[in-house]
Amino acid sequence: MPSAATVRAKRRTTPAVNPRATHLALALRCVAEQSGEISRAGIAAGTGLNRSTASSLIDELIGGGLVREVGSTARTRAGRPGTALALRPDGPAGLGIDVNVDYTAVCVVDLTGKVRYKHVVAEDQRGHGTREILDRVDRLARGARQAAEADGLDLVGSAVAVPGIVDRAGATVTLAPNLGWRDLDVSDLLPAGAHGERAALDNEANFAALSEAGLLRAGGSYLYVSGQIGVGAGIVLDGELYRGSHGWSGEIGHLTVDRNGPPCPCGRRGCLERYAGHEAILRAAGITDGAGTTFGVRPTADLITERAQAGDPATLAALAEAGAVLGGVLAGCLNLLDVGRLVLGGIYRQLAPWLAPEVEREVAAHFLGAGWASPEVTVSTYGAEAPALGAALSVVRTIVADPLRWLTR
Amino acid sequence: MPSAATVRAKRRTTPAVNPRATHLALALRCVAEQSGEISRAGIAAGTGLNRSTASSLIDELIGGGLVREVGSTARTRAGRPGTALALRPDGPAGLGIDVNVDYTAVCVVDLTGKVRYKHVVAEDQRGHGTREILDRVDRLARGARQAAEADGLDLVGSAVAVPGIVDRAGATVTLAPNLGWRDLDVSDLLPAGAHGERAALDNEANFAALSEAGLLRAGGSYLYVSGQIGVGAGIVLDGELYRGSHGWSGEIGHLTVDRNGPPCPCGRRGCLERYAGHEAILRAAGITDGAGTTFGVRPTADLITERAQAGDPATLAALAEAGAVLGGVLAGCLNLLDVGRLVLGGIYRQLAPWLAPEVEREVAAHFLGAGWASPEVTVSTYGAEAPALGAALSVVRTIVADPLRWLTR
DNA sequence: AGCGTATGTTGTGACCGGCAACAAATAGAC
DNA sequence: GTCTATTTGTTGCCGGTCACAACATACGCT
Repeated sequence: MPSAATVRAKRRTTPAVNPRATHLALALRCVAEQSGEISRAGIAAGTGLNRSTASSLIDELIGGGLVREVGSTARTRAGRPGTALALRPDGPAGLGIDVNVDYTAVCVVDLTGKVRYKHVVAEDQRGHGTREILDRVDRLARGARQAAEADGLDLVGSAVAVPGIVDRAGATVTLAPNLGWRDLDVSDLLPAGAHGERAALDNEANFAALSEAGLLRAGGSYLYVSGQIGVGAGIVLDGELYRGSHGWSGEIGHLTVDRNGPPCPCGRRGCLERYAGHEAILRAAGITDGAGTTFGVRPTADLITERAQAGDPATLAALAEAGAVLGGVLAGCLNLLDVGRLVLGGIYRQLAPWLAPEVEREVAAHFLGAGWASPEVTVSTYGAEAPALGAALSVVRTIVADPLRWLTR
Repeated sequence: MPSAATVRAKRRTTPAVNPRATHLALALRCVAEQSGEISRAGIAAGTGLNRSTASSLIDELIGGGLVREVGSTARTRAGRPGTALALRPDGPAGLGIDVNVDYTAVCVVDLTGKVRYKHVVAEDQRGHGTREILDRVDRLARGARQAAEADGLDLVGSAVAVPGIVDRAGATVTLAPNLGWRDLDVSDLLPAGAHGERAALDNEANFAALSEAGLLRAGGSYLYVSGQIGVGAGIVLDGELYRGSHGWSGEIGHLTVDRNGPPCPCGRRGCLERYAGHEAILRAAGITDGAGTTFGVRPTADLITERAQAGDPATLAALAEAGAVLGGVLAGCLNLLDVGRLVLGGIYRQLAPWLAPEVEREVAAHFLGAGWASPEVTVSTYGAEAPALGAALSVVRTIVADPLRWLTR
């Protein structure tokens, strides 16, 4: 029997809907869900396809280097034991890069969704030119690529997270105030994949949200709130990122909390950022850096944490107030979207011990479905590396979502 | 060649992914988009399928009674003119029912998306028992069914809109305060389709939103705000209704406008309904019904309109304030969802001359993408019949979305 | 050892879509 | 009026994909 690839090459054009592609994705997804514990027969049962079909699909996935056989399945009942299937930890991997305001992070994730390499460098990007920033990115990316290759991985694509608004196509940065970028077409400037694939581009909060979804679309629906200099959110619906009409969904930093509130640089008044943003918390807690102007994110976030741990009343009050306001706004978001889970990320992650109870209380108080369902407030599993991790994951997810495109180069 | 139906009967089981089903839907969608002006060759061009395949698909759709040939296409260039294809105006149709607080509406929509019958009865349901309300519904549904049958239509399904929260499965009404319904399983109580199909169930605002989307998913993304006794919204993303995790997405009536605002029956303070709801507008305009308690919707909405037309200052001020608050909240919703269009429905439709400018101003002022994109504020094309129409449309849309399920009974 | 059971493979038939060839129907050129 | 170019719709053929059944394989249990 000729290899599947050879056979397909003969096909003149692919039909508008290719069932094989869908079935391959279905089978691969099944393998990913129970990696190492599922057999060909299990795939057949899980997908509803015939055993012979499942077998053929798996053979193709194995031939393409995405799946491998690992021993045999646990034999519980009588009958021939199946050969266990698992995602290949070598093979294609994704590179994620996070160009944040005061640090840059890179991350490599393999096909199984595991982090294989990560590197975070604290560098304040403010005041530096685009060329300089991109050079740093390139340096970090090269380091990651070398490490990945030494580890036997094939980096097949990269994705970049930026603290700003990105157009839906993922080609240009519409606005990243803290990097000084505006309508910048970065599709040619960013490091490409090993085979020349262009880097994907998205907002930091979006990729961070994806880090929580993991490899599969099993994470359900949730709202990921990322506290940074601003306040951003990523919306994940049924494990899939919702990006909106223009790609800037989840921009909640400038939702109005109080029409008569303090003025915001955006030109309006009483924006959420003025209550729950990083600088707002610092100001409310009475923490200044002397000059009283701009702050870096990590050091001062640590400072807040320290003071809170020490029991400083002003800091505790500031966190409580920020949590309450944040919770009130987020409750509205959860109601509108009808999403039952909230994940606190960014600086909110380390501030969660003081922030989360307030958020939880407000959310519960304003949640519509109170009585039938209760919203769940959790803390991000990853820290500063979340955006880079999510970016790297997004690369691998595209392979798992459509393996045929990968198999046919 | 044997008929397609006969051939398919021989097939033992359908594969997990049936390309035929997708292609039939694709072809039918193409017909729907350019009903009466497209030929088989046009379908092929529009879908990317081969002419022979398109022909076979169309033959099956014609055999199934969904499509018919109508004359020939306009002959512009050289070549044989094509036979024009159109959706059948007879054939399957949908029944939509709206059990509103103070009126009941039924509506029949044929396969082309055209309204073939509608009937609105003003009846206040408050204080009436479930049995009584359902009897009314049944009576109206019977009338619609008779009219539809006399018109040569085949009512293949029905959908019911209720002013309240419905579970995601569409089987039970979780809460409809103004009907006095709570956790009511209505799936057996509502009129079924001609072939025993159970009625679909959804929130009034959701179905009203669908009325704006039309038969096809071509309406893009928008937020439909329905002003009733409460304030509800339907979220339509890429022409498809977004229902949320539990089915109660779009419940914006109790979003907090002001944490220190007036108390709301829901137990919280400063909810949107207290500013932009029907009764709030009446109160702010100084319109009372003597007893000062409950109002009906239509008559008092007309009253507001009359006073506004007469230039009553209190009414104009009330509408301006309601519009401003509504616009502020909706701007936040549009930002979160990244949706660029807003449709005003319910009582907001007739109040739009005074409300819309304020809404538009606030939305524009708070819209994030100001500068790159501007939000569009429009008025619902349908009035009180919008929910019933949307409900009926939802039935027909399921056929257009998956014709194979219809063809195989 | 034999039986029942589950797994993986192979061969067959059916369905589906692309392709090419052909008849049909028209516009335009001469 | 006739011929040509062009477009449409149909038909036969072939390749790809999948369901199904039959079979070899490998295990537990008796």
